[in-house]
Amino acid sequence: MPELPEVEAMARALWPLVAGQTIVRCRVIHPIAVRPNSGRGAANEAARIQKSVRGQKVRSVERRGKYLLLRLERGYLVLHFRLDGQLIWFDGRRTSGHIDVAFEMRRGTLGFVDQRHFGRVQWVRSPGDVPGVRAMGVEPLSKGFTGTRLAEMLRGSRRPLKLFLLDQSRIAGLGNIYSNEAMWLARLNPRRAANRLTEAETRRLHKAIVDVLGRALECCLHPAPDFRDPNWWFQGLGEILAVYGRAGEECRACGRRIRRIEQGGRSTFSCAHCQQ
DNA sequence: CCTGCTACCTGATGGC
DNA sequence: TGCCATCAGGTAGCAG
Repeated sequence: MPELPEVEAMARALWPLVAGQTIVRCRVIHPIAVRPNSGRGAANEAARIQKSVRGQKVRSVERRGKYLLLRLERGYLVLHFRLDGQLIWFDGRRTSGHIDVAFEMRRGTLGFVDQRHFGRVQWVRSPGDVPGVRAMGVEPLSKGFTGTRLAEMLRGSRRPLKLFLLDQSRIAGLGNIYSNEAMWLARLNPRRAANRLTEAETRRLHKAIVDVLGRALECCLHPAPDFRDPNWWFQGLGEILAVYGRAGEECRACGRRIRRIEQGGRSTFSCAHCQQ
């Protein structure tokens, strides 16, 4: 489930493959992958994308939150991987396996793959035409993400800290994994109300978010994503995780059991002793 | 403005 | 062993 570090690494690894390449043809193989998230009547969406993208050069590859953006000469291809979405690169025009959308270029073919069909591919004039991108909050690895900024945002929310961290309109790119990890590193209880953190706790949280994402990004870049390998996925991430997915195992700080609770319908992992 | 709930999908998992 | 039910996850949109 790619979050900010994974998508950032994908964006960097993708650029050398598609830089300046012309999309000779776009094939929407599974139209569900281009269906808008809401509303129906999207029967022609596949045709629209195929037509809009054809013949355009890729000008840059960018990331916003967990979105991957391919800036074309006209408009943007906006990809979201949700849980299991992936990219695959084929050196020729032939593809194999389950491909939802294929972008054929001179040098090869880029495939968007998501068997569960949660992920989406969209073409828009401007990134802001995608509601999730328009509403995106501050990039946590940017200069704009300061302790002061975090404090302001925390003050404006009475939600449990965990749900605050998952809110993309406040901080961009944190998902279930890194929000859990950041709270453990900052030694904060996921159920604490966001606006009840002390100054010291806020500073700890700020540092934890930046540290966790920075470390994860380093991990995602070494080794770099290899889209040519259909079985490729990020390696070594499991080893840097302290709480996520470790219910019942020992806390790396105090040795007590990591527990799993549910918040907003999803799993939260924490150490009841370390995180107050 | 803020918050909380639900639909969306399907492979993996667990119970019997 | 096979079958069925449940779960997991991020986002958008809606209701309150």
